[in-house]
Amino acid sequence: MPTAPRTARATARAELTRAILDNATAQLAEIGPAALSVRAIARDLGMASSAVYRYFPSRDALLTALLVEAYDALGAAVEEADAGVRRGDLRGRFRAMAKALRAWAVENPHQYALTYGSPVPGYAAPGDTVAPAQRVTYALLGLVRDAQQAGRRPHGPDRVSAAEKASIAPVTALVDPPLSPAYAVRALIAWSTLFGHVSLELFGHMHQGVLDYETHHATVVDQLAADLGLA
Amino acid sequence: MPTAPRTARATARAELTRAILDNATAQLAEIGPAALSVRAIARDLGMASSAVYRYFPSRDALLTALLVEAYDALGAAVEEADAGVRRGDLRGRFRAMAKALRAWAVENPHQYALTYGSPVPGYAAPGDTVAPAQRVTYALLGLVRDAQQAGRRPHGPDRVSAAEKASIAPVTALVDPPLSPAYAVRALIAWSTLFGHVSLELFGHMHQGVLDYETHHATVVDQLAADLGLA
DNA sequence: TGTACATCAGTGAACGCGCGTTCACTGATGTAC
DNA sequence: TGTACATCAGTGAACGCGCGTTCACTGATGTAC
Repeated sequence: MPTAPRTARATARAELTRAILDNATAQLAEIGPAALSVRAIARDLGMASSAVYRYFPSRDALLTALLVEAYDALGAAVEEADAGVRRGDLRGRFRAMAKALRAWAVENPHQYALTYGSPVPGYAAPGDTVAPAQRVTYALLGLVRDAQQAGRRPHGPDRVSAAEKASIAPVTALVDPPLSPAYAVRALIAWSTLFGHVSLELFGHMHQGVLDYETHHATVVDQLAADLGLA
Repeated sequence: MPTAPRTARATARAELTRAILDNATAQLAEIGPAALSVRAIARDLGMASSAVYRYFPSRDALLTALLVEAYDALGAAVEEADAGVRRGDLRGRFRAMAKALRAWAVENPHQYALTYGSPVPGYAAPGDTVAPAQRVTYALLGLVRDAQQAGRRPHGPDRVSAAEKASIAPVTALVDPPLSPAYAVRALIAWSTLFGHVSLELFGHMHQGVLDYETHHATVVDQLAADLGLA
């Protein structure tokens, strides 16, 4: 966060910027990102719609700010969960991160949909969103790197094809020391499974198939941990 | 499909209904489901916007029809892939189905987003969509059931908690004979992973992390097959 | 410390646009006798 | 087979609505001297 604003103007600006973002987040939850409206936000805040343009140059810029906030909130939640567990307790860390990921998504379904659901049509996320978006991935890969460092081994794959090694090279190199191909594959599978589970749950596809999402999630997470050799 | 229409009116009606749906699908691909517009479809088709209401009573009804079509198309693609492989070749069937699922999604990204992406705000899918939506799930569970029948065993979980058994009871009972809890858990993990992979890929989260999506998908699918004891 | 000027926040009207849905209507197609 | 009536498809105008963004403006806040 930047240094505290000094002048009255700067204070007011910071406050109104926050108010606009908060109101936009609330609107997101009611009508979705595609219908997010500058005028509705201004109406809610009791100001002229044109005034919002003093804070965000366009609707898309507002959307970008919301996207960054959502990625950062999720990233922070997962990082905090990780930090709350003893470093050597690899399975505990994985469980905590996975649980935090799902909990954040369940509590903020529309922010989850904004970040991990369908892209907003006609909107292209600018580069500013890349770094916040990677926080969760980094946290998960960091754990897998620690497991590898501790001498753990994933349950399969026994062999990774040359083509696949080349294909996932960027991922293996994201942490230091780099992941073995087998560990990278298992990490990517866990990543897909975690987000797949949350998406299928939140978007209604488990309805009447699974009765207790939390219990099932815990079961899945434990199996993923076992597959990653963390147990 | 119903019997061929006899009168000129019925023929024309069937044709225009198709034309509207095709145009709506095309519009979906350009602007997304939230912005799908009755007037734009009518404009494209050279008819008055009010004429569309002779075919679909509302915009939501049109959306529902698109949803059903998408689920059916994906279901048919996966079922066909399954049918193209010898029954006893369990891994081959899994590979074929997973490949067909991803291929359909890559070829029809907006229909995929409509069905497995964020829900359309303000739209509640009616019961008509449930049966088509389950075709893919049934096909996958059928394969797992066949594996269980053939005496295969999944790689873990060794124990499934009583709470989890109760939670996933509906899924185990979807096929006959029912799945063992361990097989049901592995099947659900595979299901989450397959859709998670496709969603993360299509929605841009693998960008610059994985270079060749198809190669990586094949690797993931093979590992899932191994975890399911199909290899 | 006081004044002159520059900067900024917020206003309200306006532009031009698109939307879903309804309604009374015309003319073509289908059907019963 | 021919006629009278019912059904249906499609029209065009209208209702009432909301949107993003621009612009000239007023008045308050900040800053340089």
